[in-house]
Amino acid sequence: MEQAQELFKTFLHDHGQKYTEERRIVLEVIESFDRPFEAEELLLALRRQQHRVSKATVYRTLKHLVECLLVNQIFFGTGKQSYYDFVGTQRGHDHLVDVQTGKIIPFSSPEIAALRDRIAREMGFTPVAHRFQILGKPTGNPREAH
Amino acid sequence: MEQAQELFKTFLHDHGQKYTEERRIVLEVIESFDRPFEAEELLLALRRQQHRVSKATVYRTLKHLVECLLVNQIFFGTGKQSYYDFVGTQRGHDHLVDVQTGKIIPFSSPEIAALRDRIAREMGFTPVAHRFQILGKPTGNPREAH
DNA sequence: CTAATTGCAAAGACTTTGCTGTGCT
DNA sequence: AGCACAGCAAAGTCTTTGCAATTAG
Repeated sequence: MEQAQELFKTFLHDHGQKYTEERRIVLEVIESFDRPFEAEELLLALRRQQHRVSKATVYRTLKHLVECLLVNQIFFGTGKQSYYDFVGTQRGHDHLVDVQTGKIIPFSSPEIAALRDRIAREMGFTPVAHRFQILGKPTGNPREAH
Repeated sequence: MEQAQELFKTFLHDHGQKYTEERRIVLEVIESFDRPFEAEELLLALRRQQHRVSKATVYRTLKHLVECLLVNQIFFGTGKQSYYDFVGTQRGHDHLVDVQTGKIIPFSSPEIAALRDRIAREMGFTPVAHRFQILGKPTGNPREAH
């Protein structure tokens, strides 16, 4: 069994909850995403793969995954829905948001992580996660359309 | 007239929009907040000061303020609503979120701003704003309640 | 003057919840 | 048996929008 599944199973068990087939499938599909996704995308991906998991279960499972830190819940403000980001992947989990198109570009910055740890410690906290977004416009396009 | 009001007025004018009394009042009240606030809080503060501004106008005005970068819209995920942060204040605009209580503590980090500028440039973007949140739990309270 | 704005209530988008029947353990 | 679950549809929360009257420039 993969590491993320193991972690999830243990987390659920420790909280008196069950590692059900639906939850396993949801995490499995999430692991296949290579960028932040919306709840609706996840639901569609499940359906495409012939898995019958209800919307309610998807939302409930996402909540559990966020709690156990396997998934980071992010709000970009490009719509009103949440995005979810599977933390197990190798790619970056910080994001640049193109304010002109709403496109989200993940990147990685070890400096951010180091800064996060230092700042949290200085403020008397133990860091659990962070969210870092840069809003920007493509250089060379400095003019705004009125 | 204060600087923020000037900026707002100019922004509105440049976009063929009007600097109305309602918009002036909304910005005025926003300037009095010393931490991120919700739309509802703003509405209540307006009412408390005997100002009759509708909810629709509050939301519409917030949207304009966000567009002209006087206000940063932030999503903490502690509820499903947006928070708004007036950028004109001196205090920090990065935030530490206590995951145990949901409390939001602003802080300031020049390094984050520098990092933001460098990363955006390297990726071919001009930074417009950023959002940085650290989720953490108070040190010395490492144990989670089950 | 006349396009932009306001307030209100209704509509909308996304998420959560109550309930009923199932399934682990 | 006994608690946790899944699915469904209804309810909820926050935000946006249509419309008629009003106002800034």
